[in-house]
Amino acid sequence: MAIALAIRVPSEEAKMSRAAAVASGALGRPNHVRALPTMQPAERTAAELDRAGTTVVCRRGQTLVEEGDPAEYIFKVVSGTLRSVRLLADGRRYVASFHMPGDFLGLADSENYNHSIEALGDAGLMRYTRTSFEAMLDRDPHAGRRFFGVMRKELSAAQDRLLLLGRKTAAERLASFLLTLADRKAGENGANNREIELPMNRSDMADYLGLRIETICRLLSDLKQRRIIDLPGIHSVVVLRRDLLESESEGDA
Amino acid sequence: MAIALAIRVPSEEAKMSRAAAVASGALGRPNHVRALPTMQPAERTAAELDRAGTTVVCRRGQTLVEEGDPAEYIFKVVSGTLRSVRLLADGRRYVASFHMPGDFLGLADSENYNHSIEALGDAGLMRYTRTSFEAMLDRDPHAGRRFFGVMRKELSAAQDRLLLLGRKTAAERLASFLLTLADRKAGENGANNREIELPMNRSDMADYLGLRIETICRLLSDLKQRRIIDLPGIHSVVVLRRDLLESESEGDA
DNA sequence: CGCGTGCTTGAACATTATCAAACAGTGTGG
DNA sequence: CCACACTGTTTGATAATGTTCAAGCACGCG
Repeated sequence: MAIALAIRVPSEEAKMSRAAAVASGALGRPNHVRALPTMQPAERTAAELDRAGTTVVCRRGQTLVEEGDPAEYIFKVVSGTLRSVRLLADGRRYVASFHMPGDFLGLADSENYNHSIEALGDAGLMRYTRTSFEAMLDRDPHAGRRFFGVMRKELSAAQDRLLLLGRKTAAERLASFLLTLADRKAGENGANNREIELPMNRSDMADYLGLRIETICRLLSDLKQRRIIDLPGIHSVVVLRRDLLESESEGDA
Repeated sequence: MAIALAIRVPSEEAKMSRAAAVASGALGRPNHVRALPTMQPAERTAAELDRAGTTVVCRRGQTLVEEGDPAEYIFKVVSGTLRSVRLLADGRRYVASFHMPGDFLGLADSENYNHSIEALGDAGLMRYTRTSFEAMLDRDPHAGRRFFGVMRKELSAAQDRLLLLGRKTAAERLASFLLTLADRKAGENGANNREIELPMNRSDMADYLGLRIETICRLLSDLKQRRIIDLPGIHSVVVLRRDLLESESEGDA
């Protein structure tokens, strides 16, 4: 049984953060809401959401919501990357997920937030009250379908990760992680998915993959030495041999 | 890197199963559909589902759906327990979840099923085509809300399990598992949550908790020796000291 | 320049897996 | 009814993966 040696406490920076984020809440309405009639259903849903929400900024290291707080808001990431974290009583930390632009936050929470959400770098978000969000869900029949699909994807991703954490080795976990990041990037901008930006630090990666920092470092060094990846900088990975990385990741049956 | 020594192949029994399950599909409509007007929304949703579905039986060891098959149906467990499993290429197995009466199966799948679903003991289910299910979702505004809630709970449970697999020790995993089973049982029948029935075998527990069979056995023996639980039979656990089991499980922060 | 934080590498250690063997319960056939 | 085989469980001995502890490195910043 592991003994607690170091209970992680939020840094001063992080403590200031929530108040600041809330204070910066009503920066003004987005200015790209156009007339509705010509829009597709999905666009209309998006536009309606925009009108119902306010923009918030969450700066690097700040905490957007705290685990256990009443789940009053639902957020959508506009820019930047955030992480959802949860702590065990003795300080062990676990990173549930990294959130990138387009992701919704808080959909899975009912009464209270299950995770703290913190910004890796400065992040911009849209914020909706749960009530207005649910009102929109009731009003717009397409919205229900859409968010049902969003939940489905999240659930599916969670299941992939359960398999990863439950049955994959450290090397397989890291390889899967790098490939997922590469693919996400490829989805965004055309073809160039060889160079991956890592917005998180080694500690976040470790807590996301259920490993220790040192293991992450060793595995990265090992992949580099075997010329499967290159590490031009601390927050950057270049995939040199995707085929080898894939065989390293030991995919599904 | 683990080397594949034994690729699990479906037993003959399991192979026969799917055809049998499908064949037993249209056993007839349920006979408890009553008049709609006096019902509450939730009841109406349930009644509408009943009319839209057929009953299926899945016998012990049989496979209800196979990973990769087109996700044509959504099921609801009426009786019995089933397991969702996924395999890695080299035969490592991972049990995603145990499904008990009231649970919905296939909600998270879009094109194809992500898991095989197998019956632990004889199971009865309701089966709905995805199209009729989605039609109902569109027709009934309450249904959307309801299944949104179902998905939310599933996602929340998956996240709890990610924490368990990512950051908990073997002993903590088993303790959490036993407590969850005890609580589920307590929810069903009043107060008696001391005696837990284990519908699954040791291998299922191991693959569910990301451990090996031998580890499960050792931990159970250890808990028994420390008088925290008793093991009256192979599929039965009696919780003698819930308090100690809880401290063993190392809850959330 | 020196300090601090986060990263990297090394060595010893611990937990859990693997290999192996014995055991228990159940069903089958003699 | 008992012997036997079969499957699933339990326990033991050994090994390996990943952790822990420890020290050095590198980059950024005052």
